[in-house]
Amino acid sequence: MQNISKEDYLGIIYKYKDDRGEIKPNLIADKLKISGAAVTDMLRKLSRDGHIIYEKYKGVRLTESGESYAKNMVRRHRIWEVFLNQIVGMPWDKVHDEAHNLEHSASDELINRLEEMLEYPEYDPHGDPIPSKEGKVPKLRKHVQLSELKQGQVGMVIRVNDFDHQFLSYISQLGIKLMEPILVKEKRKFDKSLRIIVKGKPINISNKIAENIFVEINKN
Amino acid sequence: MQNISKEDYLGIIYKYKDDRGEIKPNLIADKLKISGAAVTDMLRKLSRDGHIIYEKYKGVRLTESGESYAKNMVRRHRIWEVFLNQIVGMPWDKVHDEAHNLEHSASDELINRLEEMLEYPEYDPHGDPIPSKEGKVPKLRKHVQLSELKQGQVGMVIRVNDFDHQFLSYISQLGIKLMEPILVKEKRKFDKSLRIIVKGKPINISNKIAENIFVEINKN
DNA sequence: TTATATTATTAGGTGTGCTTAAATTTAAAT
DNA sequence: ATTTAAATTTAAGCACACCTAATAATATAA
Repeated sequence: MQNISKEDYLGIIYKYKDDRGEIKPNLIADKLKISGAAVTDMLRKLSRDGHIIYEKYKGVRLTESGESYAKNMVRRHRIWEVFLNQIVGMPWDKVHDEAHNLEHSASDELINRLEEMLEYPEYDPHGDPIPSKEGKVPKLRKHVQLSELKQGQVGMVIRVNDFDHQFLSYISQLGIKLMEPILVKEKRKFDKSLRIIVKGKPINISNKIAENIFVEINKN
Repeated sequence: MQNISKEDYLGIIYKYKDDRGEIKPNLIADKLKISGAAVTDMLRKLSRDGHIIYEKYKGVRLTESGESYAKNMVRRHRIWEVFLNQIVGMPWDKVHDEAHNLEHSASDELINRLEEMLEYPEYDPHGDPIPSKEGKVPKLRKHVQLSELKQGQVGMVIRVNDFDHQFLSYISQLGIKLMEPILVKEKRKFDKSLRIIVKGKPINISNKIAENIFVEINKN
């Protein structure tokens, strides 16, 4: 394999597969911002190459080969993210796109060398786990969506979804970041929006925002 | 432009153009290890896009747009080389290939940030000059091929050609590196091979090797 | 359960970047 | 100056990764 596109497809399938390990073609098209027809095309090729199990009109799932390939892509991406954040000093809400440019390029040796330089990080700057060379994925601590917290509860941010650039930039501006404690001051029933306290300052956020921030619960 | 291949072509043209700024299609084909027909194809596209002046069966030269594009590619490549050598600790004879993987990926911002981290290096690990953001190219000190030295003369290595992997690996093994002084002990007329002293040790090298090592002359 | 909306696939087509083989132009050698 | 060799271009074709429009299958709702 030599192809950026195939690597992207496999990475997306890995990242967005459901609990049964399946993904719908449409979601792939969405994430890659391409037509459904292009996805059908590529699924046939990935299937031909033994990276996925695919029968038309049925769901798609990774084979063992596809899974280890995909996991390696995720690993590359996240190691670059840590590198950009820690070594280059790029803000954590900006590393995603740059890492995406880089993830297809470096040799495995360079990736391993960077990992060593970074002292084998287990999580990327958004709290997502980094698969090891051998394909082991660090466990995430028990966590819930911030939107699940009840009034008066405090949660510590341990992960945020990284698929929307604006979302990341927005919450970063609010002072939200990993390991930051958040107190839920008020929950409004009619639109499920929240009033939260971050670094002592009250902020209003929509339910949609809160759903994409994951916290470890600290009983108050 | 979004294309790796075009960037490669422009980089090659820039690096291998002759003193009149021209290059022959065949040399491009050689360097990129592709057929001549593919080169003709691409030359038409690069010409269409305004990056080169091209008339068939005539030489090829960069336009202003092509030149600045190409210079930027060379800049990217060499900054990655310095980074890999200085920050990652990769041996100077190994950085070329890895930098080639990376040169098409990073954003200009990242390249600039790396340059800053590296404190604005003027030369890459092979002694080649790094064009600045503005396109200024640092001058090389006056230098000659090692093969030009006379018996008894000493030269200090200030640049080596980086287009052959094995060549680099070989001279690196011999202890030859930038800023290393070399004494020419003996020159053999029949095959132009040289006996040189590097770090006090005598070594025999072919004329071909000596032609690709560039030194600044120190009268002995 | 049938109509409707959603999702997925096929058909046909495009630009890219390569290939080999044949034809053409230019350069070199007698 | 003519032949020969080398370099270059044309022709035809292929795999890739996408596209739009049309069709088919599946899921949802009346």
